[in-house]
Parts: sequence; structure tokens; C-alpha cells
Amino acid sequence: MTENSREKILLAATKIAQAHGYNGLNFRDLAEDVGIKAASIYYYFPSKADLAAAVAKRYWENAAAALETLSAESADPVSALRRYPETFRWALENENRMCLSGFMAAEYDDLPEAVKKEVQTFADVNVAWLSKVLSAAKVVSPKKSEPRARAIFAAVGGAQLMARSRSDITLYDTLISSYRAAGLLPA
Amino acid sequence: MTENSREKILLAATKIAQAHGYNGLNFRDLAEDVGIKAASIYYYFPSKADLAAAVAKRYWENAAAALETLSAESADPVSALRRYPETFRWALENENRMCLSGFMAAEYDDLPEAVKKEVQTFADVNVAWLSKVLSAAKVVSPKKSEPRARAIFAAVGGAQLMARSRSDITLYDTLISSYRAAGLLPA
DNA sequence: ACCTGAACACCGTTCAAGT
DNA sequence: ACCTGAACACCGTTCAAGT
Repeated sequence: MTENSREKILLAATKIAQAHGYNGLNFRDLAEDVGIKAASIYYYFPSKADLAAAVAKRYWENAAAALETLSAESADPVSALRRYPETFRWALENENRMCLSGFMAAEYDDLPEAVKKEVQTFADVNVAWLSKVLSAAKVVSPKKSEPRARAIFAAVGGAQLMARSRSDITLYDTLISSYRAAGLLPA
Repeated sequence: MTENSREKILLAATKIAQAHGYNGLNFRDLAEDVGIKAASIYYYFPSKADLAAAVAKRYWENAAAALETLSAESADPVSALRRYPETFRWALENENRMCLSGFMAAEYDDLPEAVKKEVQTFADVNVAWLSKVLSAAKVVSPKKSEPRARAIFAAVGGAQLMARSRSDITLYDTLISSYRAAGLLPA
């Protein structure tokens, strides 16, 4: 119960940013969630930019860990690949939130440099994992695994975005099914 | 040269919203672009919600007209389909902007009801056009043309989002190529 | 009809001050 | 070490007033 404030701030800020983005994250509401005053956040993070960068960094670190777990839990690369869309489904299940990095990709123009960097790392981590698994699964030739990985990442992000705009998680599932039927993802 | 202020506001607001979203659209900067004061905007639009709804409505109306032109200009449905990604490429070419409705899909939680409605109509217009053209092109069976239309719309939006986050229009082009190679779009 | 200045409660941020 | 209140220039919005 003696969780420290820094950790509470990070957790609350992540949830807010997934629903409202960088621009929609405000210190007074965040502070209220945590149970402190807005000015106190500056004791832990020197600016909104630093807080957001820390949030985005933690975000891709967790994503990387989740993908490693997925690989470890899966019997073979094809089944790991089949389960990849689950990692993006999770956000929609939780109050129709979306991928932090997807939201921030839209807000690109308003993002401080340090935040942009972490957002791009999230994409890199996903593309690297997909590329590795696609190669191992022999779904495409090794040479084409990276372009295909990027295509899958972009398409899954687009599916999440569209499903969110309808607050309809079943739309996400049918989009993923269509990607499979079309051949973008292994059936 | 005697263009009216209402029209100028609509035009300037569209450009701002494509770069910064609904949350990032502010009346003082917008008014400065137009050459009036922030309070004057209220003479034309009763609120930010109304302005944004008008912007989003105009946006899908223009998109619908552009798609009709595309159909009319194309010799056959397959070539119309091949040129569909161009409609989303345009925004990136113009100062790395993105589709207004894609941005607002992310901002879903913060959108007034009237704006949500117009954003969804944009998606509907695109899916209806794609569905019609896919059927005519016999790319998929008539029954599967609508799910496929949705998949294409979501994937192209995702490609735009990812390319924007790198400010790299060539990434958009390679993503579209990968979609074609994978079979999502006709080669 | 079209526009403005001044005011309101709200934002990120700073800072001196409290324990 | 951890937190606060008060202040700053900024937001959307209102309104009485100007031409």
C-alpha cells in the first residue's frame, strides 16, 4: 500500500494518455487521480515532456516484455504470429483505450523530441519482433519479412483506430479476420 | 479577394485539425490565421464543437466528391482501386498532415457527439466506395466486398499514421506496396 | 452585419514556503 | 524528502460594446 507517488503518476498518466493523448493529458486531473496537487508532479518529473517520455518508454518496455512472453508461450512461430493481434486488442477491452504510440503518432507535430523517440522505439520493437517471427515461421522469404512486418504493424494499428472510433471491439476482430482472409496475416 | 470570413475559418481550421487534431485546434491561433480576433469566430460558429462538426462534414463531402472523380476518371474498377491510396497520400504530401477523421478517431473520447457523427460518415463514405468498386472489379465475392473494404480502409489509415510518425512519405509507399504484395490490395 | 476588448474558469509551469 | 498555494501566460467562452 505504500506505493510511491512516482509509480502512481506513471500508471495514471499512461491510462490518461491512452484515452486522450499527449495534448489531452493534464496535470490537474492527473494529480487528482494520484491524490496530490499538480505542482507536486514537478517533484518527480521536470516537465510534461519528461513525464510523457517516461510513460512512453515504460510503455514500449512492457510491450517488448509481453512480446517475449508471447514467443516463449507459443509452441511455434506461426501460433505466436496468430496471437499478435491480442496485444492490441487489450487496450480496446480496457475502456476503449488505444495504443499510446498510435495516438501519439497522430499527435506527432505536438510531441517533444524525447517523446517522439520513445514512440518510434515502440514501433521498432514491434517490427523487429514481427520480422523475426515471420522469418522463423517462413511465412515470407527472409528478405521480405521486414516490409511485411511493417505492413502488419501499420494495419493492426489502423484496425485498432477504426474500432475505437466506433467503440466496437467486434469490428477489430472482423478486421483482423479480413486481414487473414486477404493474406496479410497467416490464416 | 473578398472571400468571406466563414470560408476562411473553415479552410484554416481544417488544416490545423489535420495537423493537431480537435484538442490541438485553438481559437486564438485560428483567428490569427484568418486575420480576426478569437471572439469573432463565435459570430460564425456557436462553439468549437459546431466549428469542428462543420469542418468534418465539409471534409467527408470533399472526400466523397474526390472518390466520384476517381471513379469517373478511371477506365475500370481495378485501376480506380489501384489509385485509392493516392487520396490518403495527399495529406502526407502537404506538410506531413493526416486524415482529419483518422486523427479524430484517436481523439474519440474528447469529441462532441456532432463531430463523432461526421467522422463516422467519412469512414462510411470510404467503405461504401471501396465496397462498390471491389464488387465491380470482382476482386472478391460480392458477399465479402464489404469486410474487405473495411480492411482496406483501416489498413490505409494505419499506413498513413505510421508514415506520419516518421515524417516519411516513402514509408507510406512501401507499406502500400506491401499490402499489394500480401494480397490485401490488387496488385 | 461583422467585429472587438475585457472578463471568466481553465491549462502548464515556477517558486517560495511549509513539514 | 515530499508536498502545497499562489502566481504567470495560456486556453474556450461570454458579453457588452463598437462600427
